Amino acid sequence: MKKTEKRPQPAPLDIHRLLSAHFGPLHWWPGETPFEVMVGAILTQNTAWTNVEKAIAALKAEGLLDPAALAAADPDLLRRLIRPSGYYNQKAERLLLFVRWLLDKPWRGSLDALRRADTADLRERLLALKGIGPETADSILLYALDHPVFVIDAYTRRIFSRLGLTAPDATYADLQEWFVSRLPADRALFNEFHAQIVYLGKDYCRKEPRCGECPLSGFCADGGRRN
DNA sequence: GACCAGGCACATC
DNA sequence: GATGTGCATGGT
Repeated sequence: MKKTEKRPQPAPLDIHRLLSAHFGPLHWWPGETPFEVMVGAILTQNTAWTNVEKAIAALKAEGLLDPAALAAADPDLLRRLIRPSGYYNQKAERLLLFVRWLLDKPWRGSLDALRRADTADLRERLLALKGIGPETADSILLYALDHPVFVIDAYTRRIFSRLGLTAPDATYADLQEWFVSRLPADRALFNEFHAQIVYLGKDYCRKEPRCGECPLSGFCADGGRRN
């Protein structure tokens, strides 16, 4: 398609509404407890969720989906249990560092304290942990602790870049600012919108996309060209 | 067998 | 600040 040709430029909120109509309520993230969500956020780094599920199930079977139990776990056992999620040496270390931080001052494992904490301050503290980058920190903040942050991931980058709305090489902070400045600061909206982006990414907008059935194909620079 | 998947840390320029 | 590389499994 030629660059001079005009295409509708939807606002993020329009896209969110369109995806709401397409997917209905999603009730994300897949995890039974906030702690399971946090563990999943670390294990899913650059890894297919199906592999993470195997690791989570193994941890659950050993009774390790609990902060104190995980902190006390034998690192070798931990590495074995999370092996299916890949990068298991790194991720075992990251989980242990994270859970020690969780149990240490000032939270002492209290989810209430973490929920009440100042969002920006808590985010900084998470980012200071080895193995917790911006996406993992924001996923924990939003999906485990109900803080109003907008999560950016590979799907977000790919989808909005293909739509022609953001630059393919935009930084995490650039993309987050792009969304936050165009949306009301609503925790439930951020939660649902990111969930929709992941569903859209999984169903239609992988590296080899299936644009034909994508609900956004009408807006997309790549729309209808691939199947 | 190659490519891909809901990152991150670290080295180097 | 940008760019390149290692980390590892399981599905397609």
